[in-house]
Amino acid sequence: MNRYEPLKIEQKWQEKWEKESPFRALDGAKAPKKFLAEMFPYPSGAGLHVGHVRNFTIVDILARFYAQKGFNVLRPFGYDTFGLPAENYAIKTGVSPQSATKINVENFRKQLKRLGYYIDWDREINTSNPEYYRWTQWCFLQLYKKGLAYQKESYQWWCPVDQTVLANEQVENGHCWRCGAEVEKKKMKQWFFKITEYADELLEEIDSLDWPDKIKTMQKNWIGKSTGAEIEFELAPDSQETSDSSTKTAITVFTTRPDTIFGATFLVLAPEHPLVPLLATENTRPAVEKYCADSLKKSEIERQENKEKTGVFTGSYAINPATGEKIPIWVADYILSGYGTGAIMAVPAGDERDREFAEKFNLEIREIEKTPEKPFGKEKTTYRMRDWLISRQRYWGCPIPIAYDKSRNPHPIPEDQLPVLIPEVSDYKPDNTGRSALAKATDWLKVKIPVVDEKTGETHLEEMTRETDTLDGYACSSWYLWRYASPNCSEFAWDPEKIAYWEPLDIYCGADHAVAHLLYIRFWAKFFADEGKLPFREPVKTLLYNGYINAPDGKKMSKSKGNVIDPLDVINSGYGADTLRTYEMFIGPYDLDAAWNPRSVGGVHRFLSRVYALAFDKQTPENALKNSGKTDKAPEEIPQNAPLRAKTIKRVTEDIERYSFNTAVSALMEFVNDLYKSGASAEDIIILAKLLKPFAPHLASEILEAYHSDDSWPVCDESLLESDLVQIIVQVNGKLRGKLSLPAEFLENEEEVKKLALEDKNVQKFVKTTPKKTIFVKKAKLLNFVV
RNA sequence: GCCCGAGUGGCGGAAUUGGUAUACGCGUUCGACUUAAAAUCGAAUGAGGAAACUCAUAUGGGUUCAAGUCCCAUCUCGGGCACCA
Repeated sequence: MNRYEPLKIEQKWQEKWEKESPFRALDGAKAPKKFLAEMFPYPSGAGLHVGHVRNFTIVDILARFYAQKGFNVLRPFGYDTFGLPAENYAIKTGVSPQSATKINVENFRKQLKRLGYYIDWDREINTSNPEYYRWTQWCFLQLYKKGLAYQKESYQWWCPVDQTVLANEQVENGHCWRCGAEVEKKKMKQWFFKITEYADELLEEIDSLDWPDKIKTMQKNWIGKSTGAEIEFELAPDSQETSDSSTKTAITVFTTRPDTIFGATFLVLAPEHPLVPLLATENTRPAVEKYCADSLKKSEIERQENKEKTGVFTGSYAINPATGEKIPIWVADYILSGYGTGAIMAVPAGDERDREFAEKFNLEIREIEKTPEKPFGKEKTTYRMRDWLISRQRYWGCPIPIAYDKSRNPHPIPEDQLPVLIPEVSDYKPDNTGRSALAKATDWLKVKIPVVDEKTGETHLEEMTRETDTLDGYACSSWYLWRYASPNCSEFAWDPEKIAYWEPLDIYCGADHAVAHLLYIRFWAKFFADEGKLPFREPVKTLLYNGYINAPDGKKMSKSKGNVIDPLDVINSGYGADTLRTYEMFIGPYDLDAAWNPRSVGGVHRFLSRVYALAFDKQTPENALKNSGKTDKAPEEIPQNAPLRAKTIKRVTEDIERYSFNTAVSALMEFVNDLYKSGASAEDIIILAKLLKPFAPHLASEILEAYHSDDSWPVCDESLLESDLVQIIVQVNGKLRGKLSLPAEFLENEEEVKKLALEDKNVQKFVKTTPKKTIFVKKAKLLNFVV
């Protein structure tokens, strides 16, 4: 008895692939190219999880499929290594992020190899490698040169105890998630990328993308374009008790319905609006100031959770330009400072929120009786999308290549001084001024930057202080797909010739980052296309967004619940990588979430064991080859299998092409079941192994080697699909009443089929009189009598 | 609240263009092999019915010779957005 021993087979092939590197992509080869990638992972200390395996296996199947079809395939791999977990680990243990990352990457690589992935290991990318982040810094400088990287004061969450900035999600009920201290909002100068510059193009090109509708809709909502008008409301002359002539005398509001202006009975400003302090009068000032201070303290989440309207009257009035009437100006936190102008004209008769506010505070609600013939104000388009805040007060990130002179003016680090290396420190905690641990590297902070003297035109070196913020990790991942084309290029971020050959990416697969990452790479592609550095404006042709794998009970897997399934455990338990890969494809449609089912894993393993038995146990490869005429001229002994093979080739090929991996596996299972009944020739086994190879590459390689076959993707002989006999379905009133097995030429002869159908005894039971109507569908091989 | 997506056996799911509903797998049952068990192999498996047949794709209508598929309404679940003026 010759049993399937996956671990043995897999070790053999993995060693061979390690030695021979057969998955290298050939730059500029003549064969048509396919460039495929998954969203590169953050290599956590926990190693691969089954969700990674699903994602990577989808890409692997496509890579192998296209390689077997003769394409020049590029399937690289990379690691998104900057990030908080490594930094927090360093703060806790003192182990540097550099060395923790190195260990984690090595572990990931080892695990990936245990899965037998088709990866061009010469193109491995690591974002925390200075040779990589050098070019991330270069990208920043290109954006900076064009004014698309800029500094702006903005409010940030600040924990006074931990002395650090917090993200919105790290603030719980107004308290720091770590120490519980009440957080403050602190105005800080931060770096931004001006993604809003491309808002229109990012929106318009969404429709042309071969991406899931879900993602396209999310991006559209995120960009949130709306068109309307900005209208100026003059302040009523006597409205300000603090009469200051230099004060601005108009408030600009944004509205999508300028036609409703006759119903505007008051104005509302966001608490952060700069005019609020000026509008407050002697009497109202204490209340206004308290309201604004309270609002600032509330988190965005709290402000949105509490839908009960709150607000306060400023004491000032404005003039409605349509009616000439004096209307009161209020402050309320249901107006968002970051959207539009941070001020609205309230039309309680037309807007639900304004009505609610007016009812609560007893303000006038006036029906919109007429609409102005000429629209007020000037046309204006606004977006929900804000500029991308990229400053992070973190150690473990790509340093922003900027230095400040004595007056705190920013200067770019000259490109020939890149990379700005991350300095080594011994303590990774942020310092007490809200700066990252980079600030502790006192020697590193000082840098001499060439400055051109405006008067003399001469260049001199000026001592400056480096920026201590690092870049958002999303910046590092915004261009890595282009680095894959020339991962070791030392002259450019990417080699233009190689970019022209490989890019854009044909298929990108992932399960996350619907708006952030997938919007940022589009933004950078457009920017660098404008710079003449990329020959395309959309970086990803087809996007596959795969579902999650949940625990057997349907809940999310998590360490704390203790329900995590470790893919290496599945492999090592004896199932092997081929079973794991094939199971995760068989689990269901790739784009839906699925629950892990241990019994089903066993079912897939049984299937692969049957494949193995077919090739090695029921007969030896030598005998099979002899019998099917591979080694002598004897005719193939199982003629009915030729159409079966053709059918299977067609199904598996088409299923992979439409990403229906679960049904492709089903088709292979059916083929194997049929071969168990009919017996299998060498030809049958070779075709089976070729079709199986993308899913179970080790086992398939083992079979193909023993059967002296290459792995070229088989072509379906369509003529074999047309059998001599066809089955014709006979319905009466749409219900199945009989089946006729007839020579194929009968499909051309409707009358004859009708005659034969009416001779069927069962059909006769339901057709007592002459049918009113007869419908014959040749394509469906179906006859329907209407009685 | 708004916008998407989905609802098919005991379970995961299939049905690609309106044309044989329930492929494939799991589970269950029976049989073979075995002293026995496991493994393996074979058979059965939507419900009702002895059968003929009838009824079944969330619910109720509709269009059609024919509907899981198209249309209308309702319910349930999942996802996204959520005071965006």
